[in-house]
Amino acid sequence: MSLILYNTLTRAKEPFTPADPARVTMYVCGPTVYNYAHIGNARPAVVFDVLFRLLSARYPKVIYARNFTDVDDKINAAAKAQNVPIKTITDKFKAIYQADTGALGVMPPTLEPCATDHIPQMIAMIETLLKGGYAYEAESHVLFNVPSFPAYGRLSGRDRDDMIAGARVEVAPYKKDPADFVLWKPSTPDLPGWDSPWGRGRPGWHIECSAMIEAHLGATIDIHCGGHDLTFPHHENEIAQGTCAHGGATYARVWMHNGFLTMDKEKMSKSLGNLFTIHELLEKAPGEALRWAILSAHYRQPLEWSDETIAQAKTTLDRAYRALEQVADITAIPNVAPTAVIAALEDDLNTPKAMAEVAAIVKALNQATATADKARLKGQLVAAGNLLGVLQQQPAAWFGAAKDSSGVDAAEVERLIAARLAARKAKDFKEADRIRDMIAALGVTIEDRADGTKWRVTE
RNA sequence: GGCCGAGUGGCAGAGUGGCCAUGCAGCGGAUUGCAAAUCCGUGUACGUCGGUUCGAUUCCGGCCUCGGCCUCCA
Repeated sequence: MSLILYNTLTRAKEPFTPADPARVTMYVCGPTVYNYAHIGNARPAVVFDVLFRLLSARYPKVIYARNFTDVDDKINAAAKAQNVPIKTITDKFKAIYQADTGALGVMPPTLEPCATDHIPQMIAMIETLLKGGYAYEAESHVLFNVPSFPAYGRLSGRDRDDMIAGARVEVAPYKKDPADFVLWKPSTPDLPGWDSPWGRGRPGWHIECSAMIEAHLGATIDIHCGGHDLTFPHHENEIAQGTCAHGGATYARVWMHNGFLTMDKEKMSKSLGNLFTIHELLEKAPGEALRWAILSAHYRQPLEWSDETIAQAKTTLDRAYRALEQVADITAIPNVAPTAVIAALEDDLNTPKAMAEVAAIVKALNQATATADKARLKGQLVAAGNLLGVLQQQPAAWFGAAKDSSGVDAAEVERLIAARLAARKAKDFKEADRIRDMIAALGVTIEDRADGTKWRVTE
């Protein structure tokens, strides 16, 4: 089977063939680290983590880089407000981002380069662009001259007339062309800056990604990913810089863009304020449930986010873990994920379809009576879960975590369960039911099973 | 204004020219002392108006509505 990916550049699904199957390269635009990331920011991290897993299963070596933008006006503002160096801010939120995405089951990328570690590479790339006549210096700025790159606009599907007609930004007087963008800009003494041939300054946002890609992945990469809102201008500018700096070499062969999380149909965003941070959601729900919720829609579609979305994901995972709990003592036959799950993911990361297949395995597992069937299905379920980054915990750990975070007094519950058991043995069902009502009042649901009474926190 | 995307049952959300998504919720049944869990069954659907077709939710066109980008933005 071949892997099919939707390429924004061609607006079509295409079979994916790496330039070098022995070294597959992918890059995802990571966060600007000045604040807590919201759950919408988590979508590319989670979605392209699935892509990373899928590629890693197919190719011997996948190099996945996801950057940190650690120099930026917003970071400067935050540092100034707290009167600390920017590194204090960026170190803190880098760690938080890594911890938060880790809690969502996101595997660490192969590389997580930081912009500030690549200033010399950025300067070198800018010099190359200047030499080639693609950029110019003006009033201590260096700007990329967009008319020097005729293919500009191809990724986002807009021509120059569109861009000029739609321009909502006042054009700086030193720009030769309204569409020109900053590669390097001057810093004032109170702001972070680096010495350069054009004076003390700092890089523009777009050059960061291009320089880090060049440094770690090469002139041409296989897959470049990011949120839909980065298509223009960020990715368009990256293509312009990268292509011109490399003698016309293709910058990225495939471009993938994820859609947004929405609330009441509107984009979740900082400017609208309609957001939940990953950090606060993790206090209310397991990271795995948040991940399941994020993957429950196709990555290019919008996903309507609410407490209900999370609750449904949690309940669905409960069901899967309950099925696994029933076969906890059975050794899974080591197994590859079922063909149907792989086929769904290989069709442009159709995670909802893959999850429907997972649901089918859960049902089959619940129906199964023969041990051999259970072992086989358990292996399928865990292997499928591994591709999606879910169902890798021990069921006891999954349910145990829910108990731990609920604040329920486990000893008290156990005591009541024992009392109820005694009443049931005495056939005093009225008393048994009374005790169960007491247990229910604690927010606990109990299940009488062949192997004893189990309890869990009521949904 | 330009460019782009979307409208599916109570909710989330796949998909397809003719038959089933799936999960959550609901309803009925089995099971259970009663529950819970599980299994079985079940209802509710494809914005609107036309066109193509033996047949369209699925293809084509108009209309309506919503959203995204055009500025930092996942």
